[in-house]
Amino acid sequence: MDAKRATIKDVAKAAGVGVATVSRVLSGGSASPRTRERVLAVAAQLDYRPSALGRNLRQRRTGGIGLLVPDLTDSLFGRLAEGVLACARSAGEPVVVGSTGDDPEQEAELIGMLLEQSVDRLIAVPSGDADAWGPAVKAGMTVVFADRLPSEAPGDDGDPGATADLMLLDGLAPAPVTRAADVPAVLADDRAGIRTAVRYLRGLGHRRIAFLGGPGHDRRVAAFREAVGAPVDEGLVVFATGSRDSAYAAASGLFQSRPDLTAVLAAGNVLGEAAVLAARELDLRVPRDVSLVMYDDVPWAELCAPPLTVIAQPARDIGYRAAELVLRSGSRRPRGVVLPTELIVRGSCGPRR
Amino acid sequence: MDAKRATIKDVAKAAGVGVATVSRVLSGGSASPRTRERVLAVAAQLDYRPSALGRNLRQRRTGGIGLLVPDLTDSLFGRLAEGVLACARSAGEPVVVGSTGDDPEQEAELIGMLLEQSVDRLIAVPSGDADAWGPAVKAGMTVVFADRLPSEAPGDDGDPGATADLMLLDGLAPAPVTRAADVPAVLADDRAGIRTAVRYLRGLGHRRIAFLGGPGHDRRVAAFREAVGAPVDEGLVVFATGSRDSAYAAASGLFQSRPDLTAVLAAGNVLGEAAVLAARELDLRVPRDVSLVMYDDVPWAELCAPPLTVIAQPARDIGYRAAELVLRSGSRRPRGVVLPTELIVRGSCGPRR
DNA sequence: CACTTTCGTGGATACGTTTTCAAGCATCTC
DNA sequence: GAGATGCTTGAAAACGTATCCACGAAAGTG
Repeated sequence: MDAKRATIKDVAKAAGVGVATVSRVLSGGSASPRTRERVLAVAAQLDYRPSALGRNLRQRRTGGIGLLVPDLTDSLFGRLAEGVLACARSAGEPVVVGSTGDDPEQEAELIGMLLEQSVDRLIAVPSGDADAWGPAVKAGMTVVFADRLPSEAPGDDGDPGATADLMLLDGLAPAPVTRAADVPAVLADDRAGIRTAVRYLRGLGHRRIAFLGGPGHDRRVAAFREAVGAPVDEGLVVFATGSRDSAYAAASGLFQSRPDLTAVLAAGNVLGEAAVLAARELDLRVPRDVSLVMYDDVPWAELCAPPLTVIAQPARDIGYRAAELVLRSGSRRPRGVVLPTELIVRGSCGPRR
Repeated sequence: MDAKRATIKDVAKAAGVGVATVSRVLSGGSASPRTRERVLAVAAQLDYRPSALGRNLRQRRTGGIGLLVPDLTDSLFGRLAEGVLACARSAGEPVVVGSTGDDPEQEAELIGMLLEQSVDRLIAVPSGDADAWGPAVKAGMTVVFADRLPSEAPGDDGDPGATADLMLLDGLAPAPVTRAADVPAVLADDRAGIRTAVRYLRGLGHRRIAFLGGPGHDRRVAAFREAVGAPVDEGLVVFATGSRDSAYAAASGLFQSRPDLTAVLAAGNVLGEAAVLAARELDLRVPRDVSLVMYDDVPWAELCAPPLTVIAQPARDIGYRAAELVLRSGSRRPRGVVLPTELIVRGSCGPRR
């Protein structure tokens, strides 16, 4: 069998031209119509496909783009990844995907792997500190964060509010990106979403609203604190570590330690799922005993009993836009993009009992 | 800034040895303890990372593994992908992921892209014909199918029952894999799962059981036909095309055209979701008016009203095993692996009304 | 001590491509 | 018609690595 593929040399020889000419023809360079036609014909006949290996080595970079998400099992990241893949496919670029498990250590390991592969474009839902991304940006990678920003590095004491703030479009950044704080990001408008949800619950009469968060929900909890106002009841703010078990434990613990709460804002879909499960287990009725708003709309929210009131975020668009940003990074370098959220009222919220 | 990374030459020069020695030390070849130590020290100090580009070009293959799934938004494929990524990460291998959208054309395009990248190991949930995979196996790729087998090619008229049959472990295959029908696969035991579900519904008194399928559910519908016995009511077997809209339309159409059915077997989680939605829209009560079994267990099945009775399949394990197969493909070449399914009885099935 | 074997080592080559460079040739300008 | 200009073209270099091969030294054997 023809075990090995045809190389550019084979094409050149068969067409009676030099390899340079073949390369030019296939890369859209200039060539006389006559030779161009012949080269194209020979290439088609030999079923020649240029090897990405040779090309990448020559231009010292892998064309592809890297994608690091915490967990593909989470519908949010599945949709985000689908958006990235859609954009990358239309550009013909391969995507190398890694799943970090929300573990900074694994994240660092995967960054190293991508570096080794010379992947020079990276879309990441960060888990680790801001300085975990130092190696990546220092190596010249074009990095775009999606859905989250990395938490402030322990030692790094720059503008403390910078990463918590919403980022706004602005066309021109003066210096090349060298610090993690400078990398562009595509985010949902968490602050507006959370504020809307809190106001909605307030309007229903709720005063003791709990926040159920997970890893990477820093901006959301900050928005929550801002929305509820100055004296935040810290017992109503709990965090899980990312696994479904941990989410369930956190939700269950919250309901048991604070039977006085009347509403819960779950900061992600697995937390919302856990909250429903825990409430059911403790014989709390939704929405009679406790109201529930979930951040992130998922298909099953409508199937749930009762249907869940949610803050929808355009997860797929986030991925798509991030991919666009990372691909057309040559021209301008926008600081970031913020996509709108939407409160979808279903049946999981009621007036304070 | 140090824009470019250190190469093997830099290490060799700094350590006062030849590049061959550095390569050997880092690849685990033989070297004197003295030089080994020095090379290692210098490499660490220079933060040297061997470039996958150079290595891959030299040995004419990309280390990584390719993964082709229809849709990462579908929880099943998200879990499968997570399994693949887990196994690949432990082996230090990058994974290039593509989403085919269940479209043979896009699938072929993505196969071409992987070929161009010289990815020589591929895990695929196939959408297209068996002969769509000819180019891949002919190019020497190690291919493993997961969750499904490709449908029989129109022209290819080999043993017709071969792909529909369950595949059994067998240690040694005589010839190298050259035909798509010969590539190993990791599957759930669809036949047993479907049979169990049908028997369960039969035991509840149901006689008119409908099958709601989607793309790639050939083996499941075959198992369904086998389980219900000879005279299959074809009006009770409907197919959707993969999108959520199409699934909903199929489910709704089924309920409306055949009000006499008493039970539905949905062949995938998005079909199950659509069935619940359509039933609710038509004021059919589950399980009073219609019983429902869904193939594939998902976290929200428990949250649904009523909780869904499902056939669970180990999606994550399927991915993990497939990755194992594709990585340790050097030694034996098993024809395939079949993983068990489990009927989980919740609340969506009742006696025939 | 002469010989063979083993081991550690470094130079050179090849992998497939893109890109630079200079040369060849035809056309245009004065 | 001589020089300048433009276009097309192929040889060669480079990218970073793994591996073949030869060479020298050390160790083992008679």
